[in-house]
Formats: sequence, structure tokens, C-alpha cells
Amino acid sequence: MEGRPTQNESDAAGSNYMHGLAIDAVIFGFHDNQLKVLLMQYKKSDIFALPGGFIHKEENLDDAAHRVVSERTGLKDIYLEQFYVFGDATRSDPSPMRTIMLANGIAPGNHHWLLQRFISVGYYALVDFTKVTPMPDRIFDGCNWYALADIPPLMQDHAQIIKKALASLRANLDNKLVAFNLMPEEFTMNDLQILYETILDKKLLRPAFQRKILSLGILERIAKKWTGGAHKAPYLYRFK
Amino acid sequence: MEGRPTQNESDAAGSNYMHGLAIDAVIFGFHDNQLKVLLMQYKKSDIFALPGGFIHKEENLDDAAHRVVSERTGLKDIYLEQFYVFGDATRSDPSPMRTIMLANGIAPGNHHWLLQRFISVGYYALVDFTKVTPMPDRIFDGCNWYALADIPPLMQDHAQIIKKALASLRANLDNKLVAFNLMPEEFTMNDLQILYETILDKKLLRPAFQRKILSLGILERIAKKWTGGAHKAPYLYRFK
DNA sequence: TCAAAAGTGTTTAGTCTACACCCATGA
DNA sequence: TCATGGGTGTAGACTAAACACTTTTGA
Repeated sequence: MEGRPTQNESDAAGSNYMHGLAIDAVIFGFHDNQLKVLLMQYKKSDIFALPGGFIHKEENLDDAAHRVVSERTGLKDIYLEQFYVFGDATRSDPSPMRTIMLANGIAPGNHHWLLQRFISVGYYALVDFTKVTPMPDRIFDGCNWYALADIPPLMQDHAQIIKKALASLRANLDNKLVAFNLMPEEFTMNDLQILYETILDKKLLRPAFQRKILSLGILERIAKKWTGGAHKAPYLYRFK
Repeated sequence: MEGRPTQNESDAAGSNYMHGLAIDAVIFGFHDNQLKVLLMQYKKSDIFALPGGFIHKEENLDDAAHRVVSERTGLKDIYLEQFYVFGDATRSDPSPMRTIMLANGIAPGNHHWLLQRFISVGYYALVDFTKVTPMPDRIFDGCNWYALADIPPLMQDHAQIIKKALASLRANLDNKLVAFNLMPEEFTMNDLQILYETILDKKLLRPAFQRKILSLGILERIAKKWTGGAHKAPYLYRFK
């Protein structure tokens, strides 16, 4: 997203970054049987935004995306997928950025690069919720998970970016075996089914799901079993 | 692609364009039972490149893509799909651009924006070959169709861009009913099948193909018939 | 022993493959 | 009337949906 300089990056010159181009990251996690995204909140206010950042002048675009997600989650190996570029001329509203800059003691002229139009490359990340430590940056002091049903009003076109990210995730779900990135290392078949049902927003038949997933031959059944309720103990599986 | 200023766009200041960002267009056409792409050639030399251009400072990204394709084909309504962003730091080699600028009487300093790194948004276009009038621009004097099997060596990562465009086209072929944009207004079922076979690079069964396409309910059978060889005359179809 | 949920079997319906057959056409 | 390619019919194979059944577990 446009407007999340970290570290020394809010320098008024901005000479380290490509101008006019940003990255917005939709970071998906799965917890409490809900699909969640990581959102930034600005200083107790009600300005919410996607985690984002800029591209160093000598940095690969993909590396920049990894860096952005890594800085907010603390993770190293991240499943990332570039899904769309948002390039409408009117999508960048400079006023929240100006507010933010003023609050940080920068008095930007009207031609400051951070106030100009931005084209943003959308990436979505699939992460293991249990492994993430949400980390705010210097500008946004809030960094928290929000269930998809519970997303607060967002800056600019960020709501639409999330919508498109979800659509891309759905489209890739069956082709790319992508869902396992959202699971912890060990999980039951039912956990996985609930994840699929959540992403696709529809109920699936249990026997069909079990057979379909197992027939992929990508799961390893662990000897250990689960201790839980008054019923047969499900197997634990691991992605191999 | 980076390096195709048209009209007054090669002004050394380049103040009308967003810097560091370009559009590359893979324009697909179908002719002679072959899938072809439109390529630009520079002044009798062997520098070939994808049609491309830049984004005006107040222009929507999608509009810029339409403009670029429109300028090279003469078409108005164009099926365009954004498929990927190419953002490796090393993908832009400034030397061909410098050659081109010098040949046009511009002596660029090393920091000229056209010689800097570019991130490029890839679009593919599907057009009716018979409707296209390939149009060179001021910089590239050649603009011609090349069969996919016959593509000359291309600038920078343009070969890879075509590869990725083709992969996206393949992936969309069944979901998006995209192929009809490559056909003339009226066509036989066999024409369409050959197109599918060419894109997918595999043979399809004739009866299965016929049924599958007709079951989509998107074709209109025209009463007229074809006059040709020593066999039953095929129906002509039209996309409705 | 009962309820709940996990895992597997089975019947059925639908779809796809492969081939066969007939039709129209010009030589 | 023959070869050629277009259009449709059909038997078998494969796949997916829906439901039934058995197993395991804690109360």
C-alpha cells in the first residue's frame, strides 16, 4: 500500500525507492475456523490499511514483496503469489498520507512523491497463523488479524484488493495445492475440510473430500492420534 | 516494453509519463492455422521487441494498455487481460534503448529515465487477425506477425513474457470463453477446434469437441453453408 | 451402552472416451 | 459411386454424488 515507510524510509527525498509504485500484501491466516487477514491501524485512529511497502531501486519486485510480508509477520519462508496490479489513476487519495506525514513531523509539499499517484502490485501471502508475530511499523502502531466478515473500513481501494485476492485464492485452491500453507504442520482431515469450506464459502461432502485429498497422495498419515471428544480419534496428517 | 515512445513521447524530460513503469503487450492473432504474435522490429536491424508503452501520469493502467494495443493494431474494442508483472531488478538492459535514442538524435545522460530500471505490466490481447492493420511507430519501423514457432530473438525478457502470456491464455481457455476473440465473425467448428488444438498444443477428439462447445450454448448456427472440397459442407457459426 | 464424529463401502447418476455410423459434396 | 470430411449415435469406462454402514471414543 502507499504510505508505510519503515525504518529510515520516510526520508523526504525517498531516493531509495522507486516512485509511483507500491506493493500491497493481503496476508491470509486461518484461526478459529475463520479466514483472517492482517491489517495495519494508524495511531488509535480508525484508519486501517493493508500491509504494504515500496520497492528499493535495486530490488527485485518479488523480493520486495517477501520483505514486506516478512517485516509484518516475522516469518522467513512465505508462500506468496502476485495476483493483480491496481492502476486506476484515481485510486490514490493523498490526504491520509499527508495526515500521517504531518503527524511524523514532515511537512510535505504538494509534489512530494508519497502524495503522488501510486500503482500498486497486489500479492497475497498464505501463512501459518500460529507462527506469526504481528509487528507494527513506525507509522502504523496497530497490526492485527481481522476475520474476513469483520473487516473495518479500509483506506482507498484496499477492500477491493482483498476481494480480488480472495477470488484469486479460490481460483488457485484446486490447481495449486495452496491450502496447506494455511495449516499448522499437523492437522486433521476435518480441519482441512473446514478451511476449504471457508475459502470456497460452501459446504463439502465429507466422504468425497477425504477421498479427493487422499488421492492426491500428498499427505502423510501420522501414527499418533488425537485426544478430544467422545468419538473416534481422527488421524493427524502432515504435508509431505 | 521499455523503449517505445510514440508521437511526442520521446521528449527527453518525459514529464508526461510515470517513470520506471511500462506496459508490454502480447498481441495474439490466429492465421494459417497458427497462433501468431505482433512484434516490433527496429530499423532493419535485428532488434525485435514486444509492442509496449508507458503510462500517462493521469491515465488508468488499463486505459494505457488499450491505447498501446490500439495504436499498433488500429482496433477499437480489444479483449485485453492483465497477466503478470515483470519486476526483476536486472531485466532492463539500457543499451538497446541508448542505441535507439542516439539514432533519434537524443544524447541521453546516464540518468535519463528511459535508461533506468523498468517494471513492466504484461497484458495479452486477443484480436481478429483479419481486422488488424499492423502499425509501426516512430521508433520501430517494423510491425509484423510472427508464428510462435518462428519468433526471432527478442529484447530483454520478452521471450519469457510471451511464454507466460501463452500459459495464462491456456489456463483461461476453458474458464473464460476467450478463444472467440481470436476468430473472425463466422467460422466453422473445425476452425475453432484447430485454434483450441493450437493453443493447447494437443489433439482433441472431434465429436467431444463439437458437443462440448455446443453445450455451452454460446454459438449460433448460421443457415448459410460453406462451399469447399469434396465433402459435406460444414455449418458456419457465430458467437452470440 | 449411547451419542458423536471418523473412516470406509456401495449404489447410482452423470460425464467423458472412443469408435461407429450416416450424411452431404465434388470429382 | 467413391473418397473425404462433417455431424450424430452409442457402448463402455471413468468419475462424482449421495447415502449407508462400521469403528472408535468419552461420558
